[in-house]
Parts: sequence; C-alpha cells; structure tokens
Amino acid sequence: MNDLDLGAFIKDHRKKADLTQLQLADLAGIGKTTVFDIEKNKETVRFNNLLAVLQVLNIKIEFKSPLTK
Amino acid sequence: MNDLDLGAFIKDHRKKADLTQLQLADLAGIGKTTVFDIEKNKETVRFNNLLAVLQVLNIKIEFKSPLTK
DNA sequence: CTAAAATTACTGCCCTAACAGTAATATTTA
DNA sequence: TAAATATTACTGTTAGGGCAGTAATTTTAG
Repeated sequence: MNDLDLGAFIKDHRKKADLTQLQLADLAGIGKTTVFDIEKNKETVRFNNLLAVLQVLNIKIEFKSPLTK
Repeated sequence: MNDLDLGAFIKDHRKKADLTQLQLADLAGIGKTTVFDIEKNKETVRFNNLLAVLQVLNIKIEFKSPLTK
C-alpha cells in the first residue's frame, strides 16, 4: 500500500514544529509511550490516537480509491 | 480535519466490491464485529485493522501537510 | 568534555478493542 | 407474501494497547 514511513514522517513534522515527544503527547491528549510507538511505526495503535497526533501536526489524511481518483 | 464519513465511504466501496461484512472481514483477516465498528465510524479501532480493510478494498491512504502539499 | 534534555526501552497494571457466538431486525430475493 | 440473506446489536471472554513511572541510552547545549 503506502510504503511511506509514517513514523519518520510524523517525527519529521514534530521536529519542524519544535515539539518533544512529551509535548506532542500532551497536546494530543495521549501518552508519551503512544507517541513513541507511532514514530516506531507500531500499526496496532488506535486510529483515534494517530488522528490526534496528525491533527496537532496539521497533517491531513486522505483516502483514495480508483473510483474516487 | 477530514470530515469525510469514512465508515460510509468504506461501506460504499464494500458494496461496490460485492462483499458482505463477513466476507470483507475474512479477506482482511479480522472479525466481523470490527468491520461493523469501522463502518460505524468507531475511531478506537486499531490502525492495522483499518489498514487491512482499506487494502482489501483497494483504497489508498495519503498524508498531507502544508509542507508536503 | 560535561550537564541537561530528549529519546528509547522496559515494567506492571488497567482498560477495552477484538472476537465468536448468538439473536433480533432489516434487506433482498424467489 | 415467505424464505433466505445480510446487517445490526448485545454478551462474555481474552489478548494486548495505553499509560505512568522509571531507567538507560542518545542527543543537544553550554
């Protein structure tokens, strides 16, 4: 599917936002362990936690199919 | 963020693929209850389970930020 | 180099997502 | 219409994600 390294992508954006993992976790309202897991590409994280992180970093998520392309 | 109704979006694609929830669940390797939850927009589902469903339906996920736009 | 900060890693507990089974509705088909 | 199928809903059990706390390692700042 998307072989993008989402963890690295998020980490990069966090750095550019000048946030530590703990700060990002607090802003997203989740635990620091979860932020760490997400940046480590742990896919078993809950979708809402991932969304919370993306929202803080102003990253939008899009879904595309051959139908909607 | 994306105020798309992801559940309805997935359901629509499942219908177009002519799959029942149970068939989709089996193809994705997850339980039928989880498919039901996803179509009901339960955001606390695990990201990997959502990805499995998207993959079966040939839906790609993209992440966009003002930086990568 | 040294000190401070951040990241990575591990632990144990709690909570709940995931699941199969079942049943009640809803929808589709004959 | 009735029968078959699919969806929605609920339940009890189980596996593991989430979390704070802690500590070790790495990175950054002075």
